[in-house]
Amino acid sequence: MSTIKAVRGTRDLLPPETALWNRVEQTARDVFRRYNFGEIRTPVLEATELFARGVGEETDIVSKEMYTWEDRARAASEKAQSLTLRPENTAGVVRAYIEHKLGDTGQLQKLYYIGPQFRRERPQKGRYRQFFQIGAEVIGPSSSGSESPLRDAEVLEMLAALLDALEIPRASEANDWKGWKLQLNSVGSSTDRPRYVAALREALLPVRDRMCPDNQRRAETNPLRVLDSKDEADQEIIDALPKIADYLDDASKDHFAQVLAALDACGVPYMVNPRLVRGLDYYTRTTFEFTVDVGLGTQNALLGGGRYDGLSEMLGGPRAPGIGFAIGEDRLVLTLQALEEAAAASAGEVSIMPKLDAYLAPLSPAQNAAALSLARDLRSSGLSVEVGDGSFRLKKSFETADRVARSIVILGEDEVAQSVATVKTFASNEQRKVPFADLRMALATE
RNA sequence: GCGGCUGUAGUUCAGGGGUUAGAACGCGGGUCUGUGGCACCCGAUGUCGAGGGUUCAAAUCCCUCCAGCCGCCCCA
Repeated sequence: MSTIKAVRGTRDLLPPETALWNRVEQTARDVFRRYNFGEIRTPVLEATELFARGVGEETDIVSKEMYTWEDRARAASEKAQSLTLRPENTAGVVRAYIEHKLGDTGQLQKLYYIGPQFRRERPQKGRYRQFFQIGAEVIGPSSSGSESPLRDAEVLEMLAALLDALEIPRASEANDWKGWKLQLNSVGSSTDRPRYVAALREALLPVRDRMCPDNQRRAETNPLRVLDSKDEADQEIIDALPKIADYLDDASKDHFAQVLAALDACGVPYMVNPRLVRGLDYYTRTTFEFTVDVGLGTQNALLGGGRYDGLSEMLGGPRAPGIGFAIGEDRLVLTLQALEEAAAASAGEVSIMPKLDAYLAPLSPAQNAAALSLARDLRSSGLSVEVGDGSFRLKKSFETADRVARSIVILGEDEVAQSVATVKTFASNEQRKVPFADLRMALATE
């Protein structure tokens, strides 16, 4: 009989790797707290319509990557509903914003989320069918300042702070540009963009036949994507295409200039990339992407985001400009692991796991009960403790203890009878007798 | 969705038609009766990814499927 395996593109995260995931999430929560963000948790399941309208019917994500099915009606009076496993979380957050009338509070909403997302793509390193995103959104009525370029700059500065806190270096000459890089662009308002796309389509018409097959297809289906084509031969043609910057209205231009000025003031390094385009329809004005060249191979986009000033209205809500981002948590972890590996290789050391405070070693099964009872006391006082088994030889207990703990507590017949344990601390190699009552102090201070 | 590479002990990998499938690390035991890190000795590792085919004989050759990785596409 064949065994059942995790489905394609999904994976189990096991210790000790999960400790790194927890560290990443803890660091993110701490940074978000300092910037006044609160956590939001939205359902994994949403109405298909949400993504069709928010992300865009024509995008790859919606047109061919979603897990969608007809959920059967429970009663004759109820209609079957098309449901989808969320492929991203921004649409869900904005849906919740509208549903709970958060705009009526008049307050700026600063929300963050951490959770699984689903896209049915071909799996690869850094690209999974169930993957995790850490994201945040700033949204509210215009009167709350949600449209201010200060919000854009604050979000970008917060991301730089998060990556700094995780000790991912900034790309520089010193580290061979193996760090994070911020690229940003303005794709214009909801009126600028259609004008630009129309101009782009027109400009592509006469030159289309001279480009590679991929770009010919893009020129047809998604002209913006031609801009970030890597095809060498087509670069000259692409350089000559109209620039989005020339189609921005004055308000958008001024907004972008103010974002850049604020970033300069905060010392956040960036590169303006006029060709940066995003794959989701809801983006307007400021868009950005952080890339990193370690550990990710070809999937080097660590996080992406931007403004979505018209999204709430597209979902039938009030006008509620916003800006947000999503970090690929899987990719972030992959990056940290690659950096850790590189550091360990250059230091010639393996990274050390945090050790338990004590390992209790009963010498025979007769001491098992006493050992577990003592472990209970120590654990309840906050110490981390592992308990062996009386069937283990002392030699094995020592080997195990040395691997996982800072001290070994030996419990033989005499020790249990007198309530005095034999304690040996590995670092100092010092052994002594400690009354049970003093064990907590002895183990904690060492 | 397209193209390429790879699937062998828990892990990292060798073996590339021939009878009993290997190494290292790890694991269990011993030298060493309540004292580890070192050393030496012994031991167990397994549906050779799954299914089918060719052959006297398949881990090895062929086909199909599954999975991972690399590139494309796309994106976080």
